[in-house]
Amino acid sequence: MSEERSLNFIEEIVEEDIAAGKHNGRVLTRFPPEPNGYLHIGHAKSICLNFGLAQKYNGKTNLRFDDTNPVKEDVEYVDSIKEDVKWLGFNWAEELYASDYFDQLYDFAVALIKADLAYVDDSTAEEIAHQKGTPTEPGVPNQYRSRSVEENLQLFADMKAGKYPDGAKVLRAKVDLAAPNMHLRDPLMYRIKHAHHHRTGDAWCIYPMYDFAHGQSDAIENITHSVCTLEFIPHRALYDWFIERLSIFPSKQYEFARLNLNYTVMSKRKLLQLVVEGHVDGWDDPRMPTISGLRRRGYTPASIREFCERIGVAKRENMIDVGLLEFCIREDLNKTAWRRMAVLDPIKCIITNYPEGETEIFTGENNPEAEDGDGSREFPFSRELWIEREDFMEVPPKKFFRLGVGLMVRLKSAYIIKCDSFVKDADGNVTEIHCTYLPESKSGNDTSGINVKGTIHWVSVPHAKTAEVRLYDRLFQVENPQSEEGDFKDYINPNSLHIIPTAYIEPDLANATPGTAIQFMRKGYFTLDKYSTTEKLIFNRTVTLKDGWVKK
RNA sequence: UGCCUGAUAGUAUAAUGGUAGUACGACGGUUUUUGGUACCGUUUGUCUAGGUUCGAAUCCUGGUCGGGCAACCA
Repeated sequence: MSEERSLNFIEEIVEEDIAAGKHNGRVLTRFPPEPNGYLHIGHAKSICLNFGLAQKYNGKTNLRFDDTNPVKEDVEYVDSIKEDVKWLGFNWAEELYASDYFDQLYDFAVALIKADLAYVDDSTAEEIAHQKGTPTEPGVPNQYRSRSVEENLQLFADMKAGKYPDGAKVLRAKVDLAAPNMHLRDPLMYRIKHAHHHRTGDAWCIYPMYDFAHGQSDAIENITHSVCTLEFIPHRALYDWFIERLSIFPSKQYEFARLNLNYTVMSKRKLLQLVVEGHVDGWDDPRMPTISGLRRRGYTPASIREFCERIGVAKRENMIDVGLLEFCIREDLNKTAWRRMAVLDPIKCIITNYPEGETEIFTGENNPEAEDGDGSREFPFSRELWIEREDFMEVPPKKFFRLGVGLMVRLKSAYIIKCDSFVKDADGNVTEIHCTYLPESKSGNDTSGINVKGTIHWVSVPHAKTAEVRLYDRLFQVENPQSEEGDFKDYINPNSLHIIPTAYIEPDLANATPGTAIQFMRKGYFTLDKYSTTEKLIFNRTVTLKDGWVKK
């Protein structure tokens, strides 16, 4: 293997650290989601990066829930996150929670108070915001900033003891109210929230802020490389400040650009809105960019990992074309998915010279990409067939390699047929196509000497089974919904879901199993939906096949 | 009018002072019982103005443009 993929900038940092003997070459990363929503493809990028780094450098990765804000978090989310990370194919070294460290974090805060580096502030949120100044004007200290250590110690203990209502007081770090970096203007460390926490219950009524929990959690776990997204760059100075003042393990933070995918939204807040307001079926709606949505849509873990590998890791803002994701799933499924025939928009095709009541059994390989075809299955042929409506044209254009009066095509794995005529109803819709078949053109021992350009799929009318088929399209009509005028929901694609109540499928498809990808020949890759039953089969279209045929 | 960031084909991503390359896309071709796949080919790029240097995408200076920062969110 001459795999000479160049390193991304974080891998370079890690290699430099290892070469320099930092942490004795030990690499420990972490994936730190807040359990306030479902994971999406953007998280997949972070997961692949963090776990990938550890795998590559013989390290480990912790799964740590950043659960410091009880009012937004829930075990439902914890469970889904664990499921999604596992499904993607990664194993964490330890399952940890920021809430595991509440006692220690409290002690850290007390230590800072004793060092006169933190104080209790009675101001309201508005007052504090005002006193922080603006990016161009420095902040100003208030009377609480000069409270004595003893008073702060007592007040903080009282906060913890529940003596004050929500919002009455906060604990702030005494950093620099004039710092150009707004995050250093005496940031909040603790706030009072008399709220039930999904893990610690009612043990606490004060909760640490992100800035006083994340870096400390990293340090407690001895994380060597704390990788996060660009918007945390301004927090890094604070991250280092706390670690230095506390003299704890010197974890280092590195930032990369988050993934942006076009024609969708990626913020948990917006995704939550889509779910709550019923624009989609739930977090796992196949149109959602969530891991669970992609899974239900038919995406494989390998395809998502490959996608994350291909998009790369850098610091510049990016907007990835969803076409790349589609390429990755097609590439994966092409090698593995079994081929079957299904007619989604049926029109009846009658083989007028084929005996009525007769049936022949034909065989088709499961996958032409596999050496031995990956085995085969049988399907019946008869006088009346369902074919795709779009495979016939009353007035075919020049290079239309399908049916039209006088044109010939091969029926996949069966005979060559020639179109002789068609029938229309009163409204002018074509209802039937009449063809004749060439008996000597039988698939496998064709002696007709005729070569046809087109091959179409078909299903025998009397033998066909039925299924509901759900065709999905992009959820939004514009590339970047959140950058458009007005509400992002104004740009939802009204045709993102097209349901075909009754599609005709070849008999073998009744044996399809959940979680298995199938290629409906010439139509795309499909998978059984989670609500599919043996009585009512439901197929989701994962992705179409690439279509090289453009009309005109 | 502050601070922090970033800028390479349409989209991403390499080149770490020495031939601007790769992938996806697009376009064209060969093969094909999927207008799929596979294979081959073509196309398009260093934000800008200076400077340093034998040599600059890379280093320096100024400008332009994008993103972030003033939540008791993470």
